[in-house]
Amino acid sequence: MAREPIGIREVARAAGVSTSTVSNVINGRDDKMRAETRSRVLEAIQTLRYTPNTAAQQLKSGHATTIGLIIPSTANPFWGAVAHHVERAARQSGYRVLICNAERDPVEEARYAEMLLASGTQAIILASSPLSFDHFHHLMERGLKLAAFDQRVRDMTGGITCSVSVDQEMGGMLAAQHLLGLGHRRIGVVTGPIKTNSRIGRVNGIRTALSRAGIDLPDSLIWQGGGVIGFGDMEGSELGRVGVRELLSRDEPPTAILTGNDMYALGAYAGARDLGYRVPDDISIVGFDDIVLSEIVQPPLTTIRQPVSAMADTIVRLLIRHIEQPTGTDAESFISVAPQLIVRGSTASPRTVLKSQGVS
Amino acid sequence: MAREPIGIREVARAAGVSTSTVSNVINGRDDKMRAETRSRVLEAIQTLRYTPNTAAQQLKSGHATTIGLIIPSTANPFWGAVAHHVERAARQSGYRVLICNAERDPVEEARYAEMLLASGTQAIILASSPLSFDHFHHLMERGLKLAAFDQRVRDMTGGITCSVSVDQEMGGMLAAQHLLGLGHRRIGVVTGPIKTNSRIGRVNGIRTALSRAGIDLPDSLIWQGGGVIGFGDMEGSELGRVGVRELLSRDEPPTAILTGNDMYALGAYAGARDLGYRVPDDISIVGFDDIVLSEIVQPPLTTIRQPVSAMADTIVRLLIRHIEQPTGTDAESFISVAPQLIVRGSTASPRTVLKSQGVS
DNA sequence: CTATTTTAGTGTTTCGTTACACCAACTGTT
DNA sequence: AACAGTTGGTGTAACGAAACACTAAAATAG
Repeated sequence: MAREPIGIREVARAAGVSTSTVSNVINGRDDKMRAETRSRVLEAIQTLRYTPNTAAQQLKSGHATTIGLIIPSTANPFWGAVAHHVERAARQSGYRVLICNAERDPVEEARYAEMLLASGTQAIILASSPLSFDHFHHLMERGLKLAAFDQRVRDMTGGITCSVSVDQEMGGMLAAQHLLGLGHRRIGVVTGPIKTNSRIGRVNGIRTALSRAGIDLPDSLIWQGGGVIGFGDMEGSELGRVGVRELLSRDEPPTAILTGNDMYALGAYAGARDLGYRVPDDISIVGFDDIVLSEIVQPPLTTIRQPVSAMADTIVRLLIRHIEQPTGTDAESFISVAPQLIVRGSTASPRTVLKSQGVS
Repeated sequence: MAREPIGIREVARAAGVSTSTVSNVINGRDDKMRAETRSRVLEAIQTLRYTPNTAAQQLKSGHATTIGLIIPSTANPFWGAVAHHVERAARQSGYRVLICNAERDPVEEARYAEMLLASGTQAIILASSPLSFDHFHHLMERGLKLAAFDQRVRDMTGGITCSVSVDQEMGGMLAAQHLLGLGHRRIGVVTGPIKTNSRIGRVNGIRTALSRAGIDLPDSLIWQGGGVIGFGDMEGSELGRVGVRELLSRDEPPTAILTGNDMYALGAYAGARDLGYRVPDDISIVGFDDIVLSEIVQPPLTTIRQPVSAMADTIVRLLIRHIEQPTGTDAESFISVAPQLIVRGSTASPRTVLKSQGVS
């Protein structure tokens, strides 16, 4: 093993310049030296395989070129896709991404954020869309920038610097309208606890669409799985399964079910099958997210697509702008993009016969 | 925003001691001070909400308490689960985990590793099980420790410090034997490129089991999807779909298919359906990994379970031991655990009728 | 031909923490 | 009372990179 570590000093010696010049080369202050000097330094860097010590850079500058990303789950490929795209976008701007999986637990989230701040991260993208950012307040006071993914923030009063989200209400409306158009009148909802802004938005959208059609959404048709706190999507598919079984066992079961995300929807398939219902003949199911699996399963899932790649690009761009020039901050920092209804095979018109008795 | 950053000095002043003492408190050298002094310092830390600056710690000590984890994909929930468990295990020992998604591209892997090393990481867990570690050699020479997940390494000659893996051959054998036991004689394989040790091991196991039963595994029944390089599991399910369609279109199609992982298997379901085959009536399908979805889909997937949680615990434990006391290193650092056959509904005895013509 | 500006660098201090050498005040021993 | 040993600390010099204040030499102006 090569023992003596290569630092800026070794490079300087090899190139016959001072460490300051090497530093200038690294940081692109090309106007401070001749091209010949610069290339000599570059060559030394190359041959010595020098990489700047980020700890030292960070200690000097006071911050790291790092963005934290706190996601609610690693079991749902949707968040895997989000992480992947955020990471790609950030890297193009020279930033690294630290991915943390907090299972939507505020305590975990705060612990991660604390850790990230201590390691020099200036900004965090939070994807859990909690009702309150209280657990981040004292961190924001210490200068941490917070971006909200998956929920719309209205303005900076809460301390959030920017947000990018699909229009959750619109997503809920698209899904509900699709079912209404097919003739469904009794529609159930299977989701995790409606205690995050994203879920509240979606359910509001559903409710709006239904009420416009003169239909009520009784609480008895909304099934919320998972504990009050500390739940993830880890068992999203399991929850979907249980939820659908419960809804379909009601006195007057729904003819269609809107789920909180595609993993719930896949679980919903299983729950429906458990009771002998066929999708979409006996029950229609709509997902949310449009993960890759959605077009693979049988029947292919009708769902609401989130343009993940574009959303990731946008939030990274906004956040980096805020980091690098914390000037103007208002409008255009709180973005809401349109979701898209993807109609596949899991929805159909309701069967009017056999309305209130299981097929099983 | 509170402006003056709280450092060890502020804590020292508040507690009326020197910075050295605060440092001793932080690092648990309790024998260097009275209990009373210690609690005074602790109190100051609490009230000031002090967190040590990791960059400075790292600069001083020369390394970070951080482990890198390079996974092949974020689209396959299996790797999400691995990341989650590795992260949990590492945190219990006071380490952080940096998750990198390199899509099995050696160039990406090397870039990530370089970055990790520059940021002070001493050790990396590599989960892509490549044939060669050449692209890590110069990094290992610089002191980077490398642990292999998902492939068995025989000894330290390659520079790998430890490895934990399911016994891939045994996994392949279990899967093949299960199919043989059901009466299958013409068995196909759908997998990504067999250019990683894990895949080679699995296919070898399959081949061994078949040849013991006097059955040959012709190349024509092995479908390898994805490009030669730079492929991930991102489209694993898509690849599975295409692969099965191709195998089932052969002159003498297989009656059962072994897939590279559960995502391929889910894609295989779709591919079989595309041609009008029913699973398991017309074609049996076996997965690998046992992700949560496997028992949700219809039919529930017969697969080979990897004990992810235990494997993650083990590799983290081994690796941290190597980091903290780089003494003895041999045996017991290269661990292979037994996979488990989980029989569900995607496998059945072959139909002897209609052998070589599609049902569609 | 001198005065001024520009170019192309250099030397030193600093970031926050920790290791290490040091030391003052006690305790116990003879 | 003198001495050694222990306890409970303190002061300071690093770690590697970068900002800042410099300056020697060259270019340009008058």
